[in-house]
Amino acid sequence: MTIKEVCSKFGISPDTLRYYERVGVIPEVHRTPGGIRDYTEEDIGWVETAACFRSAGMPIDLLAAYVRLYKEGDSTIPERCELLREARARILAERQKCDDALAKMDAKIKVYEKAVQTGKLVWDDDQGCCSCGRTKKE
Amino acid sequence: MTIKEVCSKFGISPDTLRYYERVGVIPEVHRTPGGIRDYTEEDIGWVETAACFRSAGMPIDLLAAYVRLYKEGDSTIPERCELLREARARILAERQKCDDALAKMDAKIKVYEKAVQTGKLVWDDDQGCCSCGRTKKE
DNA sequence: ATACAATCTGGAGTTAGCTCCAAGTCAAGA
DNA sequence: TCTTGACTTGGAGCTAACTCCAGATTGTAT
Repeated sequence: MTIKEVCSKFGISPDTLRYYERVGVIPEVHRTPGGIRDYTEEDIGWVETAACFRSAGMPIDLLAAYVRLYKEGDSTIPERCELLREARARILAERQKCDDALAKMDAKIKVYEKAVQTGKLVWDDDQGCCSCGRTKKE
Repeated sequence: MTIKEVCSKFGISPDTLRYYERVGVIPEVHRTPGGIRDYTEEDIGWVETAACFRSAGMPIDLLAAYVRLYKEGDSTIPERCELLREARARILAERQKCDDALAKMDAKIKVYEKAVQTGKLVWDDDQGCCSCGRTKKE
């Protein structure tokens, strides 16, 4: 598979894909005799994983660390397992932040939806006041 | 409340707080006669909201746009409402990416936990192969 | 064989979001 | 009053993650 095809498959630019390879977020990609990248199923698997984790906010160097360990062989399995667990905790924390923001957002939107009708914002005691997020109770 | 107190309350650096004010992520903060920032309850509410949304990945300029509209008064309520809805969609998408990554991650960790026992990675057909994320079925 | 598009490399440039710094001002304790 | 430490500003510097570019090479259609 050409770089262009992989790009459109995952919505990544060619430059980004080459960058990922250069910094070790994915291992070296298979090449044609002429030196053009020709992604195998396995290469694509790495790209898919990298794209998925990156879009969840996993930093480049963490992904690269995993690939480095992978290349060292089976002796690094426990280390990789630990790394994955840490990565999981990170993403879980990310999601929690999203949930917190969504809760705040939903409360705000509720008030705004009423305000769009009346022309004036009315914050009840539980939700906060003004356009800021302050809760009156604290 | 001094800038230091606000910082420790939200785990933000003073530089970041001043930066937020400068770029309009929060409105101008109340000052002492000497010119020192003295955060009111309302200022703190803005900081809280900004911190919450920022940590969920909301870009600076979107938050600043909201504050700009807020300062223009009640006539911008519908616009602000729309902006909030877009912001909500963004964060929802963020969370979806986290969920996708978590699913992939959990599958990987499962395989690795077995591997830590046996010393060898064994990927079953449903999960993918190697250390990449490729699913054998596609 | 030739044109033309796609890809290659190494390196420079860009963007967002802070983070640091110097030089000056303000405020509380001895 | 003096010292010490927190706070101020404007502006420069930094990091992560791309993104762009020039000039060379490869692959493909006529």
